[in-house]
Amino acid sequence: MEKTTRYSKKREAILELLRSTEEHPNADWVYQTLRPQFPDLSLGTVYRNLARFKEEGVIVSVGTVNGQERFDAMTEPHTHFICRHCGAVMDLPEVKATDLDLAGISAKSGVKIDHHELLFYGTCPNCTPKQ
Amino acid sequence: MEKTTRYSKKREAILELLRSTEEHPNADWVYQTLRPQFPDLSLGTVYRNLARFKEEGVIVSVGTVNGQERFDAMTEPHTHFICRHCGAVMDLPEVKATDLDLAGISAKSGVKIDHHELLFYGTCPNCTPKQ
DNA sequence: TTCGTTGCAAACATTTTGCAGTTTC
DNA sequence: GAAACTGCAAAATGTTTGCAACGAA
Repeated sequence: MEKTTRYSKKREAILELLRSTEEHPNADWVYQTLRPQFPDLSLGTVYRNLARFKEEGVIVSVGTVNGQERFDAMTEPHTHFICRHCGAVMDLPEVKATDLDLAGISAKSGVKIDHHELLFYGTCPNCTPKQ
Repeated sequence: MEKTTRYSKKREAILELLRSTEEHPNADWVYQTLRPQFPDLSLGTVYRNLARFKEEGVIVSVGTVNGQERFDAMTEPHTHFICRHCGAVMDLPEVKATDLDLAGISAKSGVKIDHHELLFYGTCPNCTPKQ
C-alpha cells in the first residue's frame, strides 16, 4: 500500500526556507533558522524532511562540506563554488555545463544519468586577504 | 619548526594501493584491502595518511557517497560517475570539462579556483536490470 | 637518542531510528 | 479513529584524537 501524504506546517516551512535562501544550507542551519518561529522543532524532523524532499526530487544535495551535507532547492543542474576556508557554497552562474551531450555519454559508457554537479573549489572573495 | 617526514612502510602501501586501483576507495576499503598484508594496520593510520595525502595534494577527494568520503590518486580534474544504487564511482573519460575558462571565471566572480569536480549521478550498467 | 609514526580505544560529530504522543484527514 | 507526523533521546556511523609503544634516522 502506498503511503499517503499529510499536511505539516513544519515541513512546509522547511521547504519554504530552502527555496528562499541562497545559503545552500545544511540540516543544522535549517534547524537553527526555524527555531525562533518553531521553538519545538526538532533536528530529527529536519533530517526526516530533508531526506524526503531529496527522494521526491524537490531538493538536491550539492555535496558534503566539512562533514555536513548541503542542499539546494534549485534542482536544475547549475554550477557551484565551495570555499575551502569558510565552507560557503555559492552559485557560479558564469559557468554553464550545458553543452554536455548526455545522451551520447550514456550511449558510450552504458550508464544512465539523471543528474550532474559541477563543483569548483577554492577561496572565496571574503576569505581572500585584501592586501 | 617544520615537521620532517620519515619513511613508513604502511604509508607507502596506502599510497601505492590508491595509485593502483580504479575503485575510488573510501578509508575502510583501503583498510580491509591492506589487512592481509599488514595484520596490525589500524583504521586510524589509514585516516591519518589519507588526510595527509590530501593536504599534500597527492590525492583528491571525489566526494562523499553514502556518508563515506571517496578518494582518487588521479589528481588532475576529470569526470566521475556515481551510481546511486551500488555507490560505485568510476571515471567517465568520455566527458571532458576542459574547455572551461578558469581565469575568466575567477575574474568575473572574484573567487580563486584551485580544483574542480564534474560529477554525474545515475545508474551504472551493473545496476541496470537487463530485461 | 630523538621525534615522527602507529595501534588502540575513547571521544566526537553528524545522521538515523524507535517509540509514545500529537496532528491531519 | 486511523495513520502520518513529530519530539525526544538513544543508537548508529564515520572520523578524529590522546597517549604510550614502536621505528626510522
